[in-house]
Amino acid sequence: MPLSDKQVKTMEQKREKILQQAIILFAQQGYESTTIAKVAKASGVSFGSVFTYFENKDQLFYHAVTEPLETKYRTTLLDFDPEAEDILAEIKSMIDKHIRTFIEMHTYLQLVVQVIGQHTKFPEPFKILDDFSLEFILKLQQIIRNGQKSGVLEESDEDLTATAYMGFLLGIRLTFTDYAVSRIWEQLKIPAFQLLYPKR
Amino acid sequence: MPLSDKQVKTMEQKREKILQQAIILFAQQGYESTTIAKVAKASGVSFGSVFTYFENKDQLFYHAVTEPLETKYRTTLLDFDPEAEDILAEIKSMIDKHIRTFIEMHTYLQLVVQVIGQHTKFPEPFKILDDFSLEFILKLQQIIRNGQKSGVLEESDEDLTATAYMGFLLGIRLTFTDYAVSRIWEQLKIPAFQLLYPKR
Amino acid sequence: MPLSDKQVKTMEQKREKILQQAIILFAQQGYESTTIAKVAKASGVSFGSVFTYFENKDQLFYHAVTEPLETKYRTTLLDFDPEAEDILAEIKSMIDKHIRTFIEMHTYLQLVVQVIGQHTKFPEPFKILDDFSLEFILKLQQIIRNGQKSGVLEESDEDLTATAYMGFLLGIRLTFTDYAVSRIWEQLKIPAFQLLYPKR
Amino acid sequence: MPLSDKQVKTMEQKREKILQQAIILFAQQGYESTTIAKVAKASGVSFGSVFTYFENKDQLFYHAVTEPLETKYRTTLLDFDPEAEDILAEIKSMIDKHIRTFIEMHTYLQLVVQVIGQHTKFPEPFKILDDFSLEFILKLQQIIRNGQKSGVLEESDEDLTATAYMGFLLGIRLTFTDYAVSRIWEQLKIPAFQLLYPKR
DNA sequence: AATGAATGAGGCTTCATTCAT
DNA sequence: GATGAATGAAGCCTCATTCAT
Repeated sequence: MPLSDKQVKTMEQKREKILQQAIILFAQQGYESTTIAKVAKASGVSFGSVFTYFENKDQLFYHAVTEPLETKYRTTLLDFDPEAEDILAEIKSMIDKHIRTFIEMHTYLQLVVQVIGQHTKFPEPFKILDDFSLEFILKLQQIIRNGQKSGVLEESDEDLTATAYMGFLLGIRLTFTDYAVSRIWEQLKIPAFQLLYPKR
Repeated sequence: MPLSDKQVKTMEQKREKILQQAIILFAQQGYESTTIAKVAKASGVSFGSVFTYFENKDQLFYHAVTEPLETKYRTTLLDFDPEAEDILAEIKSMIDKHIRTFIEMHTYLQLVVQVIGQHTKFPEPFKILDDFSLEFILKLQQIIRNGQKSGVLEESDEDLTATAYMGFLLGIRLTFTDYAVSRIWEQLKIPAFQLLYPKR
Repeated sequence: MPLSDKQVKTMEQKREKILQQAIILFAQQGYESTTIAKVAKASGVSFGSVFTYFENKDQLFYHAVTEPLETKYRTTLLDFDPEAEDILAEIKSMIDKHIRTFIEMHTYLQLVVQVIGQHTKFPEPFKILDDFSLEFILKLQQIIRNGQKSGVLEESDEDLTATAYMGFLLGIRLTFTDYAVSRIWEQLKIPAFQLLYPKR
Repeated sequence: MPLSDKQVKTMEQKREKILQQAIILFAQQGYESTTIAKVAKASGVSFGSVFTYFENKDQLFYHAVTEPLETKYRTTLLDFDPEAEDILAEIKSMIDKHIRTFIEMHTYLQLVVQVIGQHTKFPEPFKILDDFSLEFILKLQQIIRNGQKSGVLEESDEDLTATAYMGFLLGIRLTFTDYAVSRIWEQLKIPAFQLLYPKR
């Protein structure tokens, strides 16, 4: 007797709730300090139920790191067209989206930074992040190259520039507090654009 | 019976060795995964000796975070003169020093990022870092302002620019691998300079 | 609504399947290492179904230990006639049957040995086994006594001899591997017979 | 500063105490039902101390199975000389020793039987036992062969006879209770001897 | 000061049992 | 009757800290 649709839905919601709380806790308290008991309490499920949805703590962490990227951020961050007609408008729209997204990603980025910083401890999730960053940089290089070709951007080493741009996004989000960033996020577009060497 | 000079020196070296290894381990494996036993083994001292030199694990972490800043990085990072005669040369020299230092700080920065990301878990060391970053930014703002006054830099919000510059330094070091960075660090001066809006 | 014959039969088969797999798992992995989930999987029934047929794990174990004895081995092992006319032929036939049965009982005997060895942990199944062994020994004593009376066996303490014989059957099955035993089981009749002090 | 002799001695005694209690508990309650907490309590040490002396539960079990064999039983059980002058006396003395030892081994044998019965669960300790049993049987074969040569024993397949003899020792100890065995152990020499086909 | 054994609290994980569907 | 999600008790193990030597 298979589970009813209603049951399946409830379970999906439960899994989602657990994952959301796990992301927050892992981000704020780190891998070890986040106990399964805390996750269970925060999600309003019993201790044992966490293991119904995730094989073990390692897997929970893995999904906490990879699922937001796959289901949300990957699409948004790669949502720009290096071949756009109006390349300047595309670049500005891209920057706007990137800044906005990185600001929204705050909690998630703390997770990302842990994985990157201690990548020997977290090889599997690190691989996912590393692969994505490569993909991201490659697409950035394309739009930069096209910006240069069409005379919108000055000449520069596109690899260096793309990496600098990505580093800036990451660094800025780690430097600013939530409060500070909310006041000035609109302005952050300016140095981000500047990093791409806009023609004047 | 007072300790002889030789004894004092040996003890100081022992303490230093423990601290060095603790920094590496805390940076690479995180606070919880770094056990006292691991630190002792890596430093070549006995388990109990760690407690002779550091009250407890918390204190060891605190010193691992604060001492390198106080004894090494603070001086180097603040070693520029906003009132220099040749302000352009001073800025370029500053950037050179900053890039070089941030690259060397790799391991230490992983520690810093942990503290910042999980600052509720580490309030005391966080305060030290936070205070320094404020001081750093304020001094950056001064040199930027003077650069603008003397016509070397274009006009920009100096608070925003200083923070962007610092975020860039941090982000770049988290983005690049050791290998990648060693090949191109010279070039990183270019986008760093660009972030300050140099006049052309 | 009473169950149809077909339904009853299906259920009986299901119960039997569960019990068979439980016997194997309990025998090979022990009581604690045998989980209900493993039994369910091995029997091809759902997890919950195990509890439909057996009240709890304890009961499942109890039935795994007692049912094979009651339904199979008791009859076979006691199937000899101390009052037989040709007592020598009866003894030889008995030994043949015993050896053959003990060899076939391999898996089940591992269960038996667990219960005997840890009888404080398993008092109820132990009682069943203990009662049977008493009954077995008593009947062995009878045939031994009659063998002695009719001059087929030499004089010996029949209690001691019966117990030695039973111990031999058990010990031999624990000592030999399946492979070894299959090659030589025919020969095992010789020392078994010897233990009864045959007249030459 | 190394540990003093006194400390070392205390530690050795502690280890021994833990091992003794572990043997008893493993034998009577089985591997899984024997918890580290029970062992600690029975040995009068703290929970954590068990791990000071044994890496983990598996290792504790391994040593519980192998050490008594190596330090006590191996020597005693192999202490007979197949080349003895008076081979009959040697055989009788051997049987006496074996019966006596197997009776004393009661608790330990329950451990042995667990390992043999569930050898897939305990491959390492099983190997040790298996190797010993091979060695034991080989030496038994020698003395049997010499007994036959010198006309003390009737002809028989020495491999079969040796194995039957060993199986008997094991089985008898599993069949009899402590009480029963204490009353009759002297008599058990008789069927054991009989198993070797003594000449009359 | 140096050493490392002793302690037990706390975390992950397993699993029998319950129960809603 | 059949199914499998939910629950939490219990076990193994780690590790910071203490303390005797």
